[in-house]
Amino acid sequence: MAHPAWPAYHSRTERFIRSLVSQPYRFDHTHYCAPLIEQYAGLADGEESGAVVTVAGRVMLLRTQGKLAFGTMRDSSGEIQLFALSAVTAEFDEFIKLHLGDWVGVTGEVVRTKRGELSIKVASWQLLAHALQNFGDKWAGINDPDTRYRHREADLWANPESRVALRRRSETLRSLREHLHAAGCVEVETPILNAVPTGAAARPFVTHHNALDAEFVLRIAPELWLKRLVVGGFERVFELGRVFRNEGISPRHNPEFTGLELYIAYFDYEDMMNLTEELIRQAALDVRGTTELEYQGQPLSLAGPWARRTMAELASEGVGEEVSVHTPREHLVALLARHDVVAHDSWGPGRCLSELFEATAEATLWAPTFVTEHPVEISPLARRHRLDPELTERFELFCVGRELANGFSELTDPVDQRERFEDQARLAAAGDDEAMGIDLDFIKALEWGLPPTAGLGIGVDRLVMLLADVPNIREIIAFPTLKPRFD
RNA sequence: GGGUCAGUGGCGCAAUCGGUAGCGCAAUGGACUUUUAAUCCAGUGGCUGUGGGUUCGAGUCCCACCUGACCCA
Repeated sequence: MAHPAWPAYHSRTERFIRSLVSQPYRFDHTHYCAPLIEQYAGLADGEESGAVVTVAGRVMLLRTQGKLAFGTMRDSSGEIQLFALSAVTAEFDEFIKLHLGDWVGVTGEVVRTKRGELSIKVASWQLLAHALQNFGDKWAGINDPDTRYRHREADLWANPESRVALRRRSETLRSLREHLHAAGCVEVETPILNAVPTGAAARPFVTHHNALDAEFVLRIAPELWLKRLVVGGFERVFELGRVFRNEGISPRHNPEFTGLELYIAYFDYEDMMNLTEELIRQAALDVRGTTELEYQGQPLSLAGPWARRTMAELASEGVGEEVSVHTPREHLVALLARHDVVAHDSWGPGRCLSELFEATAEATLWAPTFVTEHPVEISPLARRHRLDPELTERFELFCVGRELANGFSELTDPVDQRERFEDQARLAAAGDDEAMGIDLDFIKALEWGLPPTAGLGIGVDRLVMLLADVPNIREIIAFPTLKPRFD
């Protein structure tokens, strides 16, 4: 089969073949770059330490100078200079022919050059892999977003910000996990292949199982499974995993993204708001070492305690008059029209109130704010508010104008749950393709008894965006979803 | 889905009003015993995203398509 990239590196083929012949199967290194630089910080200019070490990594820069050569080698920890001399370095003539991007293993003495750069004076070295493709301009890197996202492996070497962003993602996940384990939560895994799309309002990806000859959807949320585990006696469970929603792609949406869902028996939504605050604040401390962040040039404090405002309050401020779920629907529709939102016939006052909030208030919530007391109509899995049955004990966390988390006191009443599902089915029949599917097994689970429980979902990618200070979700996803290309 | 913008050697970028496609890096050959994006010299590398059109002449203007970015739904 024709290989379209072949002509680009045709001239390097001979060297490539030689590199494959000489390539070892394993390699023992004794040190990483960055710790060496710390360890020998006291070594004076021009001084030799007498210590011989072996390191491995990629050659990022190479400066040859007659019978000397200086290279910059990078591994996962950082960079160190390689110092080669024809009198000292084995196969010196081959060493200076290394390409930028080649992997090498190097053994030599730790020295500091006359100009003050800690270096490894290369005695022996071994080519570990030859790079046929280069890693972009050695100063400018790779800027083309298409190339960066399709070939993150090259982007990671070319652009330091990309490495930082993905590390911060890893640190965020670790922080969340450790915090939850420490809180006595059990990490579980529930099915990704689901018969019904439920637990959230979203269109699913559809797939097919051949042997069962059955249609499945990829989960849009693990919520119902997790609550069934609480029914089963796991009082504190969480799942940190991929969720799939068949929606548009934007700087804040990727079709597959990582969700954290957490359920704690005997908690109500107030308890869960407290825990949410703790989890996110601790993540900021673990990833950035502070709660005083900057996001896209604007200060952002996660210190707390965070504001808690009802949706009706915020919508009222947004429209400039008192509104609530008890305001006549026609009036809410008229207010929506003023903000260029056309109300769908199926929207009741609850949905209208929510839309008013979204149109007027949502984008203004920069500092972390819990928006609470959502209408029942838009919260089919949340327990009714103890003071007003038209509302639920629900909260959504907004920060930098975006939704970051969502949680509530869980609906435990199987009869009410069935009716809520039936309302969703009516919406679906009316053409709402985001309405939730009915899960009869979940109803049955509730009939076995769900104790008072609060649940939480965090959009982990959104959280990582905050902590990594990136404007685009693709920056903190190693391989974001792109249109397939086969050329 | 709609609008705006972009696509030029492997990578980063130029190209005035439509008039011979250039530069830097990488890669190739050479010089150089303390460099830091080393420097210097030489040669190589292009159907300007794809396909049509306008024109004596198109990277540049027009149409369609592909891919991406941003804004909107």
